[in-house]
Amino acid sequence: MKILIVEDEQQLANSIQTYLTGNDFVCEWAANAKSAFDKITTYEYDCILLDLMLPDGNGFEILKELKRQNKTDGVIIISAKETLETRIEGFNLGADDYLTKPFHLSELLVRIQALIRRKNFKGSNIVSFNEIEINILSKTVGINNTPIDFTKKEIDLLLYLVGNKNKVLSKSAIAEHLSGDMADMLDNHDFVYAHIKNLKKKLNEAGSGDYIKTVYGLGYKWQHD
Amino acid sequence: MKILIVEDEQQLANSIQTYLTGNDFVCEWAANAKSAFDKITTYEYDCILLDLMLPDGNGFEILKELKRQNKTDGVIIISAKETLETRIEGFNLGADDYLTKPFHLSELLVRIQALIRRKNFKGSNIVSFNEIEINILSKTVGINNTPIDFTKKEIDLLLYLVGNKNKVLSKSAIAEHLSGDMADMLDNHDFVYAHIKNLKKKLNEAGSGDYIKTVYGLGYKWQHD
DNA sequence: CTTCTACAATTAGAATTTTCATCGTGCGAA
DNA sequence: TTCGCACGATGAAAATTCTAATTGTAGAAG
Repeated sequence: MKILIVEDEQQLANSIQTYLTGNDFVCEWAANAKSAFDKITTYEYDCILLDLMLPDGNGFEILKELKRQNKTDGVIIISAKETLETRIEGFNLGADDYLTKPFHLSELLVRIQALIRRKNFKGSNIVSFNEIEINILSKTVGINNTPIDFTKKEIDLLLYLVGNKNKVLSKSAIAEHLSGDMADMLDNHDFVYAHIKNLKKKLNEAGSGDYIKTVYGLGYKWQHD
Repeated sequence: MKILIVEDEQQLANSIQTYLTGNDFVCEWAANAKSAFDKITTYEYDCILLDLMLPDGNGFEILKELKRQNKTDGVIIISAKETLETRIEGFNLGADDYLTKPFHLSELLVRIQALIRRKNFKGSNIVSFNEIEINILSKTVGINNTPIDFTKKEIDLLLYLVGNKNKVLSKSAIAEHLSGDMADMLDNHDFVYAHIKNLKKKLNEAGSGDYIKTVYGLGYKWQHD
C-alpha cells in the first residue's frame, strides 16, 4: 500500500509518515505543489493525503489535475480550513474524505483503511463463493465453471443474499435494496417474489440448488455452512 | 432545530451548547443515561450527540433503545474511544456519524449541518422548481399543476439534471448515475439518448420545453436563470 | 462552400422488470 | 384433523428499460 503525503509542514508530514510506516504503509512525501504534480503524474498511489494550503499553489489545483487523470479515487483532503464551502468543493472535485487539522493519527489511519477497503471492493469485479463465481462487470456468473447469464437484478439479489449468508432478509429489505435509491415503505413489493423465483430457477438448472431458503413470514436467507 | 446533548462532562456539554445556540440551534442536555432515556422517549430531536461513556451506563444501550424506537436518524457519536471496533459497532447500530474527542466545535457544526441536510432531503418526498413539482415517492411530476407520469428513470434523470442546473453533465456521468451501483467505464451508454429524448418529449408536451440543452461533445445541462 | 467525422436523435424491437390475477401451502385456531 | 387465512409461488401480460440500426447534424478541415 503506497501513500503520498502532500503537506508542507515537515513536522506533521514526518509524524504522519512515521505512524503510517509503522502500520505497514509505504509513504512518499511531497512538500509543495510542484513536487506533488510530478509524483502523481509519474507514479500510482493507493491513497493521497492532500493538504489544501501549499506554499506554491492551492491543493485544489492538484485535485483538478487528479480528476483530469481520473485518479481521484483515494484522495483524503487534510486542511485547516473548515468552512462548509471548501469541504463541498473538495467532494465535488472527487475527494473521498476530508479531515480537519488538527487530527489524531489514529483517526487518519481508520479513514485510510476504510478508504482502501472501499476502493478494493469497488475495484475488484469478481466475487466468488464455493462453486459460484460472480463477475459484476460482465454480469455473468459461473457455476462449476459453466457460465450462466443472470440479469442485473438477479445478480444484485444474489450478491445481497450471499453477502448476508445465514441471515434472514425481509421482503421489504430486499425490495429496498433492489430498487436502488427511492424509498418505499408503502409500496408494492411483490416483484421480489418474481426475482426470487427466477434466481432459484436459474441456480437449480445450473446444479446449485437449495441455497435459498424461504423463512415463512420473515423473508429469505442464503443458507450455507 | 432541536439537539440533544448526551454528555456527562459539564464543561464540554456547556461549550457545545453555547456554540450551537449561537448558531441557531435549540439545545437540551442530558448528563447521564437515565436522563437521556427519559428525554428520547418523550421528545423528538433533529439530532442527538451521544457520548459513549456515561456514569450510569454505556451509550450503546441508548443507541439500541433509539433503534428500537426507530429514531436512529440523526445520531452523532462523540467518543474518546477510537478503536475501529467501537466505530463499526456504532455504525451498525445506526449512528450517522462518529466524532473522536477532542474535536473542534466548528467540525461538529459542519457535521450536524451535513446530517440535517441529508435527513431533510431523505425525509421530504417533494422537490419543486419553478412550475415543476416532483414527488419522488409517488413518481409523479406536476407541471403547472397538471400531473404528468414519468417513469422512475425519467424522474431520476430529471432530478439529476435539475440538481446540477447550469452544469454540463457528461453522457457517461449520467449513465453511471442512472444505472445505480455497478461501475461501467467500458460499457455502452447509448441508453442515455433514449431517456433524454423521452424526458424532453414529456416535458415539451406538458409545456415545459427547452430546459434541457445539448452541449455538443460534452453532454447535457438543465439551463435556467 | 463542401466534405468528412464524430456525436446526437430517432425508431423499432428485444430484453428485462414489474404488475396482476390465480393458485398453492404453512401454520395457528377450533 | 380440518378449516381458514395470510403469505408465498407461479405464469402471463403490461410497462419499462436497453440495444441496435439508421438517419440527422454540428463543427472541424480542406
